[in-house]
Amino acid sequence: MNSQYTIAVHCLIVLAKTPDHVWNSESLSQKVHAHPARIRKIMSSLRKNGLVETKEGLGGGYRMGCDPRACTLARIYQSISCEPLKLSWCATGCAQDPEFDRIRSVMDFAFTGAERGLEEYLDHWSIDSLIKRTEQSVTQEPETMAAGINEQMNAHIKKIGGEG
Amino acid sequence: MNSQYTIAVHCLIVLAKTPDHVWNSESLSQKVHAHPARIRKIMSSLRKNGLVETKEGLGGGYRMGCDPRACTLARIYQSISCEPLKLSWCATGCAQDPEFDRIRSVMDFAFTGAERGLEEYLDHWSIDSLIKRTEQSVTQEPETMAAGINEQMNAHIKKIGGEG
DNA sequence: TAAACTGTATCTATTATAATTACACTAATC
DNA sequence: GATTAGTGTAATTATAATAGATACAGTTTA
Repeated sequence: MNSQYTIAVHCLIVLAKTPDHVWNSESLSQKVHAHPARIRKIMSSLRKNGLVETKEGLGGGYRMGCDPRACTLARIYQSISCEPLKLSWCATGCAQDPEFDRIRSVMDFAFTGAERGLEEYLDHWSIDSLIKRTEQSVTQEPETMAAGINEQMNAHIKKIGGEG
Repeated sequence: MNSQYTIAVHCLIVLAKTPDHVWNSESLSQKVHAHPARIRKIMSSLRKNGLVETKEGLGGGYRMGCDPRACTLARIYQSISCEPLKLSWCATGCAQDPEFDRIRSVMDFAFTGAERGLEEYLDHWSIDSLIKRTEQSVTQEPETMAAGINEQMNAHIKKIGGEG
């Protein structure tokens, strides 16, 4: 998962924690340890998906654009469109290989399902739940959530017909 | 997902389809469209996890090392250790920022769960099930395509007045 | 002993990523 | 309306990750 994503989540946590404050890219960049222009670019993506509000001009900057409980990691994922599970096919000049294409399409199918499952998982985390967890700052057992996820995955596999 | 992974899966499909044949890195590289040295490196990882058998020396090469039904995408994933969901934290010099570290550890926690879910999902796919699926698409697609071509041909024959 | 392999390290080329710079545009304030 | 402080975005440069290429030691067969 690329750093755009972690930067986006980090910024949203900062914004959600200070609902009344407007942050500019300079101050956010110091919080998040990234370049202001990069912050602006990432925030721009989030704005297009309604996750943050931006204001140009003097005194402008960024503010939370939605309820932190509704701001799920899935929505952020979709805003950034990082596609970590997209398969890489570096092969050059395989246009004349139908067998290659067939394998490729079947694998792409399998990993489309994987990505869908990932998004369902990420839908269970929100900026709000992340903040609450940082405040607890105690590592709990991930088993309950993991178990729920596995059930989802299984349902998903049935749905798309994996190894059916 | 990096191309090491797709190359590994592709090679395993080739090996599983020809259980009695020993492939060397040169012949595999032509099938898979990658450099022989790269094939050897990837196969070496798979060997360490028991997915392929390798034999050095004259007449040596690679052969399937396990039942294709037991060769799941999860095992291949673990062999390659590509870690597509590993969070990237490009921030430099954040050693003195405890708040940053807390956010980081909570997010790492969330994505550890995501990766576990992914592996559970991939455990439902095997080299065997992938091969079966490619064979399905073989028997399906050519029929529909042939039908389409025949229609085109017939239309074309009418147009030029063949068989008149 | 020679030939045909794997295993692995190293170097180079290419690509992806991140930082930097620059500037047009916007909005508030004097 | 001029100035100031901000976003939006493109272009350029620097750096890191990835893939290809080469080389050679070690292994097995004949």
